[in-house]
Amino acid sequence: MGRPAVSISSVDPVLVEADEAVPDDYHLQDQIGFILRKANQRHLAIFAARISDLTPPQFAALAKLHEVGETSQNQLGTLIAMDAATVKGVIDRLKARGLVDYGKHEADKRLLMVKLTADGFAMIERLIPLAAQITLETLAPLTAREIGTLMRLLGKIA
Amino acid sequence: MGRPAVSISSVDPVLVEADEAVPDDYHLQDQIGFILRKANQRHLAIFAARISDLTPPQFAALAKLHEVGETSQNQLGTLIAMDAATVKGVIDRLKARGLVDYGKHEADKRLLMVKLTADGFAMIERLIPLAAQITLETLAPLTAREIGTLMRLLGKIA
DNA sequence: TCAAATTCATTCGTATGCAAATGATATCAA
DNA sequence: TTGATATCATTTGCATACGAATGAATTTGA
Repeated sequence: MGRPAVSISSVDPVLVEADEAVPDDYHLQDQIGFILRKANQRHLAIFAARISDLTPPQFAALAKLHEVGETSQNQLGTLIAMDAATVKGVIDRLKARGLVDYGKHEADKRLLMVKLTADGFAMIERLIPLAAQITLETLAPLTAREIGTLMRLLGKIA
Repeated sequence: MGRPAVSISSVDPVLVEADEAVPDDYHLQDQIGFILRKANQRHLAIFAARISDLTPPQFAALAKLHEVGETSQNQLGTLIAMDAATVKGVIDRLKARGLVDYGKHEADKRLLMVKLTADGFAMIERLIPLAAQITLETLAPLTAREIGTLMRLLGKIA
């Protein structure tokens, strides 16, 4: 809609100049934000197909607790890039399912210390191999060399 | 937690072997899903800093309507990679703000045809240059060559 | 032609995701 | 020591996201 589909060469250069505020070359499909969102969507679909037990954020929380042991809810949020309000919801749902447990820190009563339960530990140990497969499947369209490149470049803008 | 932080060389090889179900080398930070999520987070933060008027999904809807003109709500969802339930919410909020308008298709009464209002048209024409800047800022850590590579590889897994 | 299958939109329920405000606790600094 | 500042967790409000179920309208195929 924005404008008729004409080639630059067929248009008066002065008019092209005057219209530059809305470039012809802005297409949603070519924007990094849109492509990131689509790549993420595909990854989430692969995740859901292989792990129906947990959502990706829930998996991330359990995996990180498995990695670092008991931590404060806030610190956990920092480690998995989740803000305080979001991590609270995730942890509460995991607690409701008996996968994590938490309690106040004795010395610093501001801290809510979170840890895996035995069930949570068993669950994450079972799921980590599946998660590794999810990573592989997500990257399956790429060669080993391309995977390295993509991870390196994505890391730069993350 | 999962296991003590010891170097492989200090561990009985047989024990290492027996423990392979939960590889030492699974780290959330290195998974494509986690990196994609973080890259997306950074992009969204840049977007919010430059465009406070609209959310990214709202912008996407207006930008696509600007590109293709009047379309059905469902078709719009396909074009911007949004499912029917989600796009409905986005369009309803845009309609409430007078940026889009919609009505039943005369021939095919299943279709809800959506289009920009004059206000919506003016708004998106004003914002598209800002969106182009957002794209640039998101990609600022990369060279021109790296940008091309990243877009190509991301496109493969999107 | 007409019953079955499809398509489109809507609604419901659940789960992020984040800004902003609030209260409790801890730390810092004069 | 104590008032200002900072940190942590919680709550609220709004906006995606998406699976699943539902109803209306259209298309298809025997």
